[in-house]
Amino acid sequence: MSASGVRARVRAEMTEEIKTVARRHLATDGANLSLRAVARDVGMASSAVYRYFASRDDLLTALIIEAYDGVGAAAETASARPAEGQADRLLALSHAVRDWALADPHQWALIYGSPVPGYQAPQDTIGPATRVIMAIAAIVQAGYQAGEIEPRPEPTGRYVEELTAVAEQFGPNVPPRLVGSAMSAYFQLNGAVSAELFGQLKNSVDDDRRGFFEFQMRGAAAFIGLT
Amino acid sequence: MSASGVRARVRAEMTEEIKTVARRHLATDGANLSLRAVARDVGMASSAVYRYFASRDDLLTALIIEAYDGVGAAAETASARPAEGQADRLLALSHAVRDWALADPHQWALIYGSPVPGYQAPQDTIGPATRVIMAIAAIVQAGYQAGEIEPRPEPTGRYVEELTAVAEQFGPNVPPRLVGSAMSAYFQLNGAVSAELFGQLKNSVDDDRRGFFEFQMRGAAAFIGLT
DNA sequence: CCATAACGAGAGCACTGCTCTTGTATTTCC
DNA sequence: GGAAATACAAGAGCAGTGCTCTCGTTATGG
Repeated sequence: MSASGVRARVRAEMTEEIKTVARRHLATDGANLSLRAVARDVGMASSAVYRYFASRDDLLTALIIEAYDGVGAAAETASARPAEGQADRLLALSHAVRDWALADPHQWALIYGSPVPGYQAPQDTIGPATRVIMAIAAIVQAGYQAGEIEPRPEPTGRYVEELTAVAEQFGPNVPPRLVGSAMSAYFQLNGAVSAELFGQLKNSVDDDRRGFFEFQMRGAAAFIGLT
Repeated sequence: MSASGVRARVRAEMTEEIKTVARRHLATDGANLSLRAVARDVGMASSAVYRYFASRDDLLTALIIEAYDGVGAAAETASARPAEGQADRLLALSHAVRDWALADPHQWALIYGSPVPGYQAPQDTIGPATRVIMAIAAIVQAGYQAGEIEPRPEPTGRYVEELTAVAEQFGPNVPPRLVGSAMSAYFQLNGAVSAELFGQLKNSVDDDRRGFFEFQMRGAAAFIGLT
């Protein structure tokens, strides 16, 4: 048992070291992660890496999961901090996500870049992937229960029925437009961050990008009805 | 001259065929475009392709330019159609962009996927890349001149000065918040389309995605102040 | 203590982007 | 028209990739 524990511990350490080196490579060389180069840096034969990750894609998936957990944790931490109201909480969460992305753009690109059609996200990723939107949902729900959301006419359409089905998972009588506008806020957040990282603000907003980002996210909060 | 014209014409045809085959490969095999595989399909040695494109990246850049021109043209065409008002024009443009992306997700991924930090867009791409946002700007400006935009308090902050500088390129006394909210609408458009293509709507909105998309873009229009 | 399983290293396969050389058309100049 | 210059296509070759297989070595568990 304790003997077998040695091997298990060594294996865990090796797995972690491979991921660490891979993350470093990703941050410097970009998205084209080379398993052989990682193996060289770790100091082992490339074939030995396959004892830890079945394929290069598996390694990338592991990094993707960690990245999702990274933004998710940043969002949750910011959301947990005391704030004046739910609108401010949403802004704090948004800034935390943006800051996380700016600190490590390659990790952001790993999870929100290249929407490859047909890509089947492994089962392990879908949990961590939902942390940010769930944090947003919690804020909106808190705002709704606190009466901080100004009433609006409910939209109509088939999609509203689908949103209603989602809304029921959060409680009875939750307005579907809140689900829709919360999702919209999440997509807006992703879009604004990606746009900034992609360089779309160049020659337009070069100085106060943080301020412009907040301007955009205030729009998202207003769409939800958060005052 | 006519003799040299033959060679030039053949060259143009070859260039076009390579791009066509490459686009097909991109649509089927995904982003990992193999120059050698393209060469095989065209029926020439891989080294011969380098007479037409200096590198694989150059080929990709050419495809990127064409993709930008593709969405740009779709957006402009939709924007040119008669509409009830500028809000409807913006919705039509948005749907056109979404339809274009749904028809060829890989081309969308090519231009709006993978925000690779430090990637320097070649000079040739920045023109076509701005067609969509310029079409949006034209709609907002038309709405402003037609008095279809309800007045709002101007925001404050350093970024507003930067937006003012941009606004002056469109005419005197154009409110900076219109520039900001127009850009925001563009980023929201990109975010909503990317989210749908990325599969983020799965298990939430599976049926009426078009309706939900319109819901989101109506929010963007409202943020601009388009009634 | 010994069979079993886990592991690391190396060779090898098929593939990639790209360069260089060689031979062949084609254009341009005299 | 013929000769020099140019454009082009093909092939070999280099360095790199992901991945597989084999072969010793080392640790584990009965």
